[in-house]
Amino acid sequence: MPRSGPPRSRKCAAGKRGPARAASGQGSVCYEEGGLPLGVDLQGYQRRREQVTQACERCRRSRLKCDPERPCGRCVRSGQACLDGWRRRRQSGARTEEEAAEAQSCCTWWEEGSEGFLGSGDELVSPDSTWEMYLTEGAWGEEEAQAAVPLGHGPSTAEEAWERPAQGEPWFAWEEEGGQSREGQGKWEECLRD
DNA sequence: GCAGTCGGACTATAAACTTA
DNA sequence: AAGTTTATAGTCCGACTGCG
Ligand SMILES: [Zn+2]
Ligand SMILES: [Zn+2]
Repeated sequence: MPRSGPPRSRKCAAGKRGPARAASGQGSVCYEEGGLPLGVDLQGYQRRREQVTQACERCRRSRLKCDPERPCGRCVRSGQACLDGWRRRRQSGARTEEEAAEAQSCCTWWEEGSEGFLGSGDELVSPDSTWEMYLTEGAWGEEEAQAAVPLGHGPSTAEEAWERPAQGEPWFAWEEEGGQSREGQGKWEECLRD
């Protein structure tokens, strides 16, 4: 994907960014209010917020701090199931129209009832993707592509698709009868059960 | 109090780029 | 190839609201 346009939303209140961190400590730091002034030596700088590698579904949906234990403390306290959902990772799709067109010419089936095409790398892309969509969507690899839900095997209503309920979202999650939590790739509205 | 919601600040990480 | 910068996916703080 070409790098163009401004960063999506990394601004801190003052709209300023701190000094870039060196080597393996990439990124930069918002230095407003309790942060660091420009030019400060970052040796010994302490992160103000530690993150877990993956927050559980409940914590993620409520945007609250999770912990690495499973079940996590919050789910234990509330007596609810602690589930880790499917994560969309950064994409490495086609970078140009030509590249996408070439990729799109290589079609395959990965599951009965769900057609797709191979990307320029090993990624599989859902069949209804246009090349423009392919620039930002598509499974990372076969494993994620297997998560695609064929027509008629998804949630039965919009309410059931509790994750990413907006139409057109590239993935979703729902609960099957029996409480089993499932995630799917594609658009939930196209995978509705009868 | 406590739990749920949510805007947005903050962090982690892969891709893109640069340097040696 | 290794190091650095940048874009983006993801976490979760803190303010707010509603409930019992
Ligand atoms: Zn959690
Ligand atoms: Zn949990």
